[in-house]
Order: sequence, then C-alpha cells, then structure tokens
Amino acid sequence: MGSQMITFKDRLKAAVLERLKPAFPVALEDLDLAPTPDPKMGDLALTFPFQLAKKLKKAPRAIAQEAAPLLAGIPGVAGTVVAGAGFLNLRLDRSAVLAETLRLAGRTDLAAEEGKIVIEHTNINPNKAAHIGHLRNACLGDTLARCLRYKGEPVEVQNYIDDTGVQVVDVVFGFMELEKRSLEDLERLPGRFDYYCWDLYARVSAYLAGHPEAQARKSEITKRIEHGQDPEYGLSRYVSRRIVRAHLATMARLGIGYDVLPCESTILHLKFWDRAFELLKERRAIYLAAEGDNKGCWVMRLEEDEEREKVIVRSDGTVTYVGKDIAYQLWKFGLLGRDFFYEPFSVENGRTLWISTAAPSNGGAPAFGRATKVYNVIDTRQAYLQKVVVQGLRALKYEAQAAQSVHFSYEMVALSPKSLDELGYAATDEEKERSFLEVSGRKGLGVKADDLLDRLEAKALAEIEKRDPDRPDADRRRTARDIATGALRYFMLKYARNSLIVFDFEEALSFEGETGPYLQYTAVRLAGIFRKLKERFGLGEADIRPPAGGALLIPPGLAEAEAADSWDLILTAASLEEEVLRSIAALELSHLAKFAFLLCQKLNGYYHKYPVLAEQDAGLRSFRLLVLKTVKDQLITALGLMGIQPPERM
RNA sequence: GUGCCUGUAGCUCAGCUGGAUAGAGCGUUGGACUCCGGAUCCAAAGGUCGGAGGUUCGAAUCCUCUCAGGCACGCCA
Repeated sequence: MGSQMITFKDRLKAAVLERLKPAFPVALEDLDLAPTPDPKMGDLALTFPFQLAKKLKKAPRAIAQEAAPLLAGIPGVAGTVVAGAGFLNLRLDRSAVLAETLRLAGRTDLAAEEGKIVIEHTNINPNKAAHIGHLRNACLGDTLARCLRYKGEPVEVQNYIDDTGVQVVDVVFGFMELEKRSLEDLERLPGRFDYYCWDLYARVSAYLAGHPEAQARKSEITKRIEHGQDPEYGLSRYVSRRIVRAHLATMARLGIGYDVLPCESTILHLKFWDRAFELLKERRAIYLAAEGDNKGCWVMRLEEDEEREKVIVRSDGTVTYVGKDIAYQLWKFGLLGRDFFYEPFSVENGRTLWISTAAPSNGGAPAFGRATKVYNVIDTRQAYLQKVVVQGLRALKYEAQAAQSVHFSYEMVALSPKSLDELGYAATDEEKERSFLEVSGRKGLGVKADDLLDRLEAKALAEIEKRDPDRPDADRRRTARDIATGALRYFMLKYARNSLIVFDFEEALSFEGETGPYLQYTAVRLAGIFRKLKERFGLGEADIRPPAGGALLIPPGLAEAEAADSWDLILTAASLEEEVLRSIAALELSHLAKFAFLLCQKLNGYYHKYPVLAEQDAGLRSFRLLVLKTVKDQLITALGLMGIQPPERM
C-alpha cells in the first residue's frame, strides 16, 4: 500500500463538513482528525464540540451527542463514539478502508511543489579527516535529499569545497615549513592522507599559537595560493583534492553522494564576488562607511538592529566570508548572471559527480544551480551569518528567493568526558569541569568518522561470527558494513535537530533497543518469512494480494484482539507519507526515524503473537501475510529514506 | 550586555499546528512459545514536565516573569 491516508482523511473531512454544516457553524479548519489515545475509543477524533461550546452556549458533550447521528452513513465510517468531555470519535469501517487503501497500492499522495531544490551539505574543510560532527551534517542533508526526492521534487545536492581557505593554508604551511616536504614527497606519502593531515593541522595550530612571527609566512602562502603561484598553489591543490577524495570515500561508506562540488577557488577565479559586489552597490544594499570603527569598509545594515552593521568588504578591499556566501547564494538561485564550468570528478554507481572549474572543459554537465528553493545544512552556530546572507538577498530586492532560502540548522555533536578518556585526550583542569567538550580540529580533538565506522563494523562482524560462524567471509563483511551504516545513520537521525548530541561510544555502538540494527533486524525477519513462504508454499511476494473483486479482507470470526492489532499495525504503516511530509515541513527528520522505530516495535509485537507460516487456517494465513507484506513495503521505503539498507541475513 | 536554543523517569531522549491516563530506549528486577531468527517479546518499579503567575473547556506544549545550562554576536572562515 502506498499510503493514501492523506487523501482518505481529506475526503473524510470534507464529508464530515458537509453533514455538519447545516446544523453547526463549523469550518474545514476546525476539523482535525487526530488519533485517539486508545483504539477502543474509536480511530479518529474530532474536537470541534469544544470549539463550539462557547459560541453555542452548550456543553461540548451535548454538542457531540447532537452531531453524532449526522455522521451516520459516511463511506468508510462504521460508527461514532462520544467520549470524554466532548470528543466525537469516528470508528472506521476497517474492511472498507483496508480494501480501498490496498486497491490504491502503489499510488501516492505526494507531489512536487518546487521547480528545483538545491541542498548544500557536508562542506568539510579539505584539510583533515571528517569527524562525527560532519557525519551528523551529511546524514541530515542526505536524508533530507532522499525525502524530498521521494516526495517527487527535483533535488540537486551540492557539497561546497573551501579549497583556498585558511585551514588548507595551515596544512600547506605545515608541509612546507614544519616538514620541508615537496609536492613529490606528498605524492609518495602512503596511507590515510586525511589522518596524516589531521595530526599535522593540530601541530600547525599549536606552532602558530607559539610563534606569532610565522604569521608573515602564512600570509605569503595565502597570497601565492590566490595568485596561482607554485609551489604553494600546487600543494594547496594537491592537499585539497586528495582530502576531498578521502571525504567522498568516507561518505560513500554511508551511501551518501553528491551531484556537484562547487569550489571556492573557482568562485575566486571567475570573479563571482566582483559581480555580486556590483549588484550590491547598484541596489544600495551596502554602503561605504565614512566613519567609526568600520571606516573604509563596505558594510550592510542589520535589520534587527539598526545600530549595527556587518562588514562585507574590508578596508583593504578583500571580501569577507559573508560576502562570498552572498555571491554563492545568488548563484544557487541563478541570480548572479555568471556560471561555473565543470568537469567530471568521479563516477559512483553510474552517477557522475562534477566539480567546478574556472576554464571551459569538455562540457556535458547538467545545468547546476537555478534553484527555486535552497536548503543550507549548517550547524546552529552559524545562524547569525545565515541570517545576514538571507538579508543580503532581501536587500537586493530578491524577496521571493530570500523567503525560499532555508537554513537547516542543527546542534553540534560534542564529546562526553568519558569519550575523552577513550580518545586518550589529556584534558586541562578547566576542560575536566565541563559536562561536554566541543570537537576541535585545531586541538586535534574529535572522533574521526572512519574510526567510528571501523569500530562499528568490527563489532558487527563479531556479532555475526557469534551467531553464524559458517557464513562466507565476503558475505559477513558486507553485512557488517550494512549494520555499521544502519547503526550510525539511525544514531544521527534519532535526535531532534536542536538536541545537542554528547557523543558516547557505548551509546553509538549499541545494536539493541532504539537503534538502526533493531530496525534492520525487523526487516530481516520479515524477509525471512517471505523467503520461507517461497520455500514451503511456492508463493512469491507478488502473490500476496488482496482478494479480487473487493471481497471481504478481514476473515470472518477473526478474534477481536487480533483484528485490533492488525488494524493498528496497518494504520501505522499507512501513515508513512504523512510522516515524511511532516518531517520535511518541520525539518525534523527524527520524526521519520521515530516512525520507523514505532512501526518496528508494533511489528515485532505482532510477529510474536501471531504465527503466519505455521497457521493452519488458510484464510487467516493469507490475511496475516497481507498485513506483513503491507508493513514490509512501508518499512523498506522508510529505511531507504534514511539510507539504511537491510541485509539479507544478520 | 543583546539575540537564539535547551531544561520531561536513575541515564539518554520522544511528545505532531494545545486535546483524553505524559511515552520510548538504556539501566534495574522478574518472566517468555520443541517458535516464521532471543540483535526479539512480555511485565514490574521509576515523573512536583526547572520554578512562579497567566490565557483556555483543556497547557509539557501558548504568554509574562524567574532560575540554571549551552551557543552566537570579528575588517576569522
């Protein structure tokens, strides 16, 4: 069953309104169909009697009682229940609703609303290995992309590469000044290059803090990189490209991919900023400060605080981060009047990943950018800057695009004191006082993404070997990888985005309870039933269909307890599309995660109570199979949206 | 100082645009079918929803105040 619950509810609402209208002053928006706390009280609750009580000067319960008979005979409604202080609950006609939803199986209530959506996520500085904070960003961004695509939206995923930023400069400084290495040395450097740079970057940060005189050399490196002068330029390019490949490999382990990599170096070469600067000046979005602290700078007034201004161009003529970001945001909407060139960077599963270039190349790249809506997945600490960027659009009179610029903000991942010990980090006394510690690339403090994935895989492998020692090696490893991915992706999605995750190894490495592997295990058991169905009865999943001709679905004489359990399970499964829409609307992907978990909990309970293959009554057996098939399809879809792959066995 | 976020069971967190008896996982205690996989299921114990006012038929949810914690506010990115 696709979930036509949305259409069903809308139709139901309209029918209810039609019946009530002659007798009560109700509008469509007064009619919300909420779930009841207990199926015994009916399936869907109406609360309008409470709203009308004052207007009609009547008790809500009396209104509900008066209204109840009016709803008799609505298609799909089997009866009404007046409950509590004035709830009017609808009891649905289970067979009819089941038949209808199954009849429409495969159809969807979802429809695209945007011309094109650009999602920017991951955006890791290409100077060190990815860590758990980056994983949260990428998991959120990728899941959002999957949800929007499922809804039918055209989605383009961009991963911005800041390949000329200070962080890359620091690592180039380290290679040149601290290690005296040439480009050829780097090319021969074996092993995990991103890990090597992780340590080097921390060393450079410490060195620069202790050697202020080294700043001059650092500035020189920055300038030479900007002007394309070797060896600095070549080194920066080598470092950033090799590390981007490492990041892509890390994300590929999680099934996360991208469409295009816009690079800051290209933005500089193609003078995106110059064009944005012209626009900002033309439309008087910024002005040259004549006095005060910002004298000589081009600044923008802040909307919420007239007194304050944000520097966009420094007094030395260089542009700030926010300025560059405004140019990039304009480009995403196709408003800049300039464009990148592209060349293929890699091919993964037949999907080409493009990278921006300053010079025309072979072509063949799709038309990137030109979005009607943009999501920037960036942690909450950048909320202020994101606001300034949007304000920049508004100042340019791009009101519509400003309104369609969404900052998908989320809290950071921090480290628990316990995890600090495990990392062997020597915390200062001040740091020990804190309940958590921020991940810090400068200090070299953090849990590397690949290390975490390695540990998850090792643990999963150990579990598999314990349970099923005879499996072929390749099979075991593939399964361990799926489990590791499932565990990590669910972990990153289960928390609300405003919730600070204080990372703890024990929690992250758990495979029991509310975890990815629990969901995968549920799916695997379901698959097991259908595998055995084939073996024992010769029936494939495609053979599990509702009886033809709208015949009665629910076997006569089905025990009330089982009828209620089946109904509850089906109704839950059918709400997938609603949950996806709700997740997108609230930018709260934990809704989707919790939904999948709830569905699994209900399914596991059902699984325990009602045998399927062992059931002797053929009618009952096929009814249960139909229930399980329905749930299985929805569950697989939900897992897919979270990037979680259920293994064949586990 | 200003702005944003958070405070719910021993711990980690849910709680949809205010709706009925505040839920889950972990942990603790006690259980489970010669069963379709025990990475599962069932049960018990565990809560002044930080505090005080207010709005409402109804508040964990909205408003005000207050306490506690976090983050942001740069001619860094």
